[in-house]
Amino acid sequence: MNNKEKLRKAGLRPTKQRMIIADILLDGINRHFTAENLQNEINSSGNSMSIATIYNCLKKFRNCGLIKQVESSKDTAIFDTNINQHHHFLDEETGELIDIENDEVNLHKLPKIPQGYLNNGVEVLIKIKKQI
Amino acid sequence: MNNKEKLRKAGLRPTKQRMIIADILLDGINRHFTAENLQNEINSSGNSMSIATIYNCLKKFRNCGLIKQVESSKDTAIFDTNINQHHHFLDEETGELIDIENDEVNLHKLPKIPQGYLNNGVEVLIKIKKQI
DNA sequence: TTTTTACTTTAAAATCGTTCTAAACTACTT
DNA sequence: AAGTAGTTTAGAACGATTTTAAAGTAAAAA
Ligand SMILES: [Mn+2]
Ligand SMILES: [Mn+2]
Ligand SMILES: [Zn+2]
Ligand SMILES: [Zn+2]
Repeated sequence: MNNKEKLRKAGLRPTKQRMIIADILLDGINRHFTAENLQNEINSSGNSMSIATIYNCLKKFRNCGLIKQVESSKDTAIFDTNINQHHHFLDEETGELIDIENDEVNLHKLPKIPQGYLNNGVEVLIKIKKQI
Repeated sequence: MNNKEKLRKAGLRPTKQRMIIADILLDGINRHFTAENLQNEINSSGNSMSIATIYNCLKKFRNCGLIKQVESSKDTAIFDTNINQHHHFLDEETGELIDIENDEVNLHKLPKIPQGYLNNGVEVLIKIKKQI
């Protein structure tokens, strides 16, 4: 399926701007990035785009499940092209995130989901620190 | 140990403002809160404090290990008085966090920590969604 | 194809959480 | 008591993100 079809299937009009972003993000390579990182990549690709449009698109892409947003206490939002359920190593010093594939973690015992709620995904974060 | 001693032990001068905050936060009740939540509690207790001081104190308390900061993709920082290693349920709709004690989760298989790094804490986040 | 409609992009302004500045204040040391 | 190092504060500044509102574009209707 090409990117135009992916956008259509997600219910998004394949505008010029969304196609530029899709060409960068939906290439099958997993990456973690900020809005500013993406703007730099757009610029490097010979295109340009308003930062408002980049935020609009990232929100649409996220809400459609084309990308995810990482839970992070940094003040800049971090997005993730790996949309499979997976986990992360986090170096809190640098903010660097490294993917952990789902099958590398085995949760043996899980607590009961609170009454009236459904499990909507489990994420394991392993904080790591550079050895001294 | 009283709050004055706790602050001293943490290497912090027990100023009037830090004591007010310690009286609210270090009462043994686990809670998740923002800087603004805390300011409201300070006001409710008949005191008042500059928001700059609240941020200063929260940062000091966090760096001393008296409180933790939760990893969250919300744009407002969330702090946690439960400083034990523990886990959370997160309702992504509302942002509500519910503690999961450490012994309610059993991680059977964990990936190898990257070369040159040390494990600095594991956090499990279970996203939950209201049943429809 | 033309027209109409709803949706999208944009630059610029606004917003909002957080940090900085610099002056006044306070806790601790001598 | 005097000195000094650390703390508080109001207000300004900052930086990420959102809003505004006008111009542009894609899809639908005619
Ligand atoms: Mn965040
Ligand atoms: Mn912010
Ligand atoms: Zn990832
Ligand atoms: Zn907690």
